[in-house]
Amino acid sequence: SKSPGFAFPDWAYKPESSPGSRQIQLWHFILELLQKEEYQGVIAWQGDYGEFVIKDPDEVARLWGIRKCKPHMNYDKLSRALRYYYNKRILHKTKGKRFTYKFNFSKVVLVNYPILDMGQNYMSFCLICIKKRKKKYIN
DNA sequence: CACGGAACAT
DNA sequence: ATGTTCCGTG
Repeated sequence: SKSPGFAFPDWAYKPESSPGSRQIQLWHFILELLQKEEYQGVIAWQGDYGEFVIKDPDEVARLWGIRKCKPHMNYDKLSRALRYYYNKRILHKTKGKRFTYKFNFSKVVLVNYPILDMGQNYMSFCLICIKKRKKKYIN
């Protein structure tokens, strides 16, 4: 397979070996749910590009808790972790919209590739790339 | 709800 | 470092 020759956000390149990345990252888990149609009643892309709504906060927290073996996880705690992403420029809050956040895909793209148009394909392209990298580390 | 400080865990 | 837990503030 050929390399896309495309710069993804820094946070999309956290190698398995890097400390603090041995466990699954929350942003990765969020993308994982977003990717699966069976969770569209729980969390889904909605509104602007990169924007998603947590339709069932309790359920997302429950699933995250299962993944991390934290049975007492809840939305209060999960959302605190999401808020730490603001300064890291991974996410930001869509103000005024309840349970709505937005991935900072676009900004990174525009900074690194001013010419590149922001097609709808970028999101799926990014997800595919993350997937590929994941496989690479597993093998 | 949403925010962010602080202490703590891994 | 990346969260988890707890909590005061608006």
